[in-house]
Amino acid sequence: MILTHRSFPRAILHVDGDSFFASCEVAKDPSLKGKCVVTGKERGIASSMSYEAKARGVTRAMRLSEIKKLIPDVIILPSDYETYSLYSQRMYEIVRRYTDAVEEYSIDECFADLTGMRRPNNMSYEAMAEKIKRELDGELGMTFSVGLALNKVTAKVASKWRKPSGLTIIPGYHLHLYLAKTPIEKIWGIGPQTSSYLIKKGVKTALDFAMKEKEWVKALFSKPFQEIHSELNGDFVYPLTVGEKHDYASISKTRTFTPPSKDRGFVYSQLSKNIENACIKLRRHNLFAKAFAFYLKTQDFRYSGLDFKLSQAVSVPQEILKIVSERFDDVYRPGFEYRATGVVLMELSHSDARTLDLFGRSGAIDRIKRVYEGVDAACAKFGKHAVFLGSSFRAMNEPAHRGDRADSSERRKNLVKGENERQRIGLPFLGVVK
DNA sequence: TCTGGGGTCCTAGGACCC
DNA sequence: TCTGGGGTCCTAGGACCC
Repeated sequence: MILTHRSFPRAILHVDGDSFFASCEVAKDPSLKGKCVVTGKERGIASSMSYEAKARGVTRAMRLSEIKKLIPDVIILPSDYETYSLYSQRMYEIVRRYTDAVEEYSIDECFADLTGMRRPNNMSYEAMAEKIKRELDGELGMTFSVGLALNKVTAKVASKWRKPSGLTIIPGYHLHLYLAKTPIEKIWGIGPQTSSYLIKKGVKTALDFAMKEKEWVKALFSKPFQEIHSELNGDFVYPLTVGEKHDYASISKTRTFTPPSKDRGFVYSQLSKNIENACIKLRRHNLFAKAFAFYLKTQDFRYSGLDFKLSQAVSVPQEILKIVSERFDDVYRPGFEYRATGVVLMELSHSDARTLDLFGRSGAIDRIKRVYEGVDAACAKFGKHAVFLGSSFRAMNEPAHRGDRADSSERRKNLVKGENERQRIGLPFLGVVK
């Protein structure tokens, strides 16, 4: 049943940057305005594209080689997360002028709870939404799509309603009109599995779903879908996660290599590199992992892997690599073609607290930790991965995965610099390539 | 959807305990 | 050794998101 009472018992705003990465590139370099801009050069596939590029048929994850055929004068840029993240911060700040209750949902999206802010801001919810959009567009030099509705799920419906640069306000008494025109698979949280099941049950639009009785939903679906059902009926179910970006529950690194490989040594070094990279990220966030999993992905997209608990929380790869080296062959099958490896670090904590054991191992761990402070400093200076483990050598030296020549030669230069730095800080066990 | 990378949350079912 | 009932914790895997 659709509620049709007061228009905004709760006023939830959703802000979505249009083609965010590509738009940041254009904002950074206005000469790109009006051109076909695509980001994702380092991955070989499109991660974001300007509306001009979209109009000419570029879609997400499309191969760059294909895009070049389609649009010879396309501008392809590597992702620059530092810049995107600065724009992202500015987006949050602008929204925060109107309320402290801002959820930094992702790099290009946020939610804000405007409820109760009409008096302090001396304007209606509609006026706030308009003003926020105007300030975002004007101050950041790109467009945003903004939605205002009763809760997160319907605010998402609103911001998606018109893109790019839309501003859509859905008061409670009009909600059913919007839901009637929204296919069920477009609803946030309803993925391909659930939507095809729903369609089989005769539920084609968001309104069809909203109109179903609670009991019907409860009998057929798990909690998340019952919650979506409530939100589509106008209830406020999903609270905003306000403030500090939540800590990670896990950190993972995976890399696909083309062509796939049967070479044990190569596959192992790919995994080693992923483990190193995951640990770099771990340290960047001052985190420690107490468990991890590693896996290999075969050419036919099957996964096999193992997971482990560590006796101590770690932030450096040694302990993990020791276990992986001992157990790698329990997973690796000779003759199989592998296309990717991956690692997931779990049970993360900030606590550096470690129990000193009786065998003085903590001393060794502290030494490794100090060495890595030097490694991280060197990498900050000379570029990511300037210094890396010997076991990752082949992954660094045989970049079988996509990546153009310029990147590799740049990396080589860094390696030489890294070598000098290594000698200066005296790293005992790291393999560094010249 | 001919498949890149990084995340989160939920559930069912087994293990184990009283 | 069997039966019954109930609770908790953990894990694997599914589904979804950007």
